[in-house]
Amino acid sequence: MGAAGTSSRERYRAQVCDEIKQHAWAQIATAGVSGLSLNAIAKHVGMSGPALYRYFASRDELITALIRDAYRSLADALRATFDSGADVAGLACTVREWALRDPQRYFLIYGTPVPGYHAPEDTTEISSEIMTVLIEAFSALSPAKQSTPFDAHLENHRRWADGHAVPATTLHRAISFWTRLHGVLSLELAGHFTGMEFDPALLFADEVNTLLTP
Amino acid sequence: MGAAGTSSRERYRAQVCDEIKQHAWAQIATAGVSGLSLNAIAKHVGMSGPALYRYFASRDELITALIRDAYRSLADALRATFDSGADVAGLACTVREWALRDPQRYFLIYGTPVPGYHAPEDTTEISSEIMTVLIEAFSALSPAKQSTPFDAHLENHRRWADGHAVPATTLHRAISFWTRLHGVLSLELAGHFTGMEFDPALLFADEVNTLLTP
DNA sequence: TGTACATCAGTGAACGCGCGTTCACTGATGTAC
DNA sequence: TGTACATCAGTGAACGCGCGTTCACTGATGTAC
Repeated sequence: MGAAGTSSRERYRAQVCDEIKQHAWAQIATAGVSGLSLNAIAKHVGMSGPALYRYFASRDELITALIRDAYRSLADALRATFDSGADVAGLACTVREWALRDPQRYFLIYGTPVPGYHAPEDTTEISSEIMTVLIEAFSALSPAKQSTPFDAHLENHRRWADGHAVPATTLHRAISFWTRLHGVLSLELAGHFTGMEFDPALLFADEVNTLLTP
Repeated sequence: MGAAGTSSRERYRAQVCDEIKQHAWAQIATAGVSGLSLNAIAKHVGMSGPALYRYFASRDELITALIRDAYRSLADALRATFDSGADVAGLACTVREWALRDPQRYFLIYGTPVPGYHAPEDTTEISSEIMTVLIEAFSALSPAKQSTPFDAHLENHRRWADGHAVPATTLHRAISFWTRLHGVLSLELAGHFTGMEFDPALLFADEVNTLLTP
């Protein structure tokens, strides 16, 4: 069989791998990360528990793969939205839709950190990909009128954004974009607005607007 | 012994109860909620596993008590700060210090929700106590200059704030105060700013400032 | 003050459970000549 | 095309573990007369 390219064994392997992940997500959506059980997944996939070890060396490695996939998914969604000509508001919309589609996936990345667990390096790389899209989107806007103390501070601590030839105020807006959207989304998804009968989507939209015209 | 007032048995009971909770918090700080084990706590407290059932009917009831205590602690801290004459910025400072003192306690309340678990009613009451302090603090400020679409929407959906004779813009600011602080704090505590070398405290302060002079 | 009784904190053994993971093994699929 | 061998997916039994929770019981503490 063809030495170069994907052999049928490789294709099969990738397919089963995906199937495992898919059921893992379903389980996370039902019971959270702590309720994720390899044996239970195996049963749903239709094979015995130990068989999973052909695909993931351990439970932790499965979770790591899920985290990586989640980051990848969000980064790709944002990049695609931006490349199709959307502005900052469009990106915000994408983030919101992505989060609402699968809240537990959102929380797996941005929710409570598991003490002791450290994400692998490549996830921080994907994370900075996300930041890059935001910075590019904000650099298309007219620059902020006035500077804040944090802008001044950021001017001296922007090595992490060396690749971006933008003013500190732009970095600031990208960061605030991120923290504010996260603030509304995570409280909404966690149900902290229940009892207040306003529409979280409108609050979200309003937060985005304040970032567009500061 | 004195029929009215706390008997020595009651005092002892309350003391052991506190000791259990204290070790529970230590365990949560180390391994998160999912790592909380009744047997392990019992061992640390110095008694056998089943003895805990004299104090908490189940693991879930222990966690519920911890959640309630956490809410209570934050609400009391905010109330005390406000009553001692502090303004909105002072309240923000209190929130930040409270969160940094024990990140896992913060996340127990505002972090990833456990699917299926529903907090008891009294925690939502305490939650609205917190909201009340924020609304009172913002009502002391000069009213916002311009109104947003969300303000208009809030005007028609403010039954939850019926007890407060304040304009919708004030409610809006209290809500935004909450979501923005949470956005910065939770991302900071979860370590999502590692790699960017800026000081999260300054970003936090800046977010607070934008709320004071909109 | 002393005795009889009720209350209740804590123990130790035991329950069933599901977990992650290992191991030796079977059987099918692909590879090399 | 056919045969011999290597690769690898998946099985079933077994491991030790710690979990939450129950139960019958002991012994100390408080209460009532």
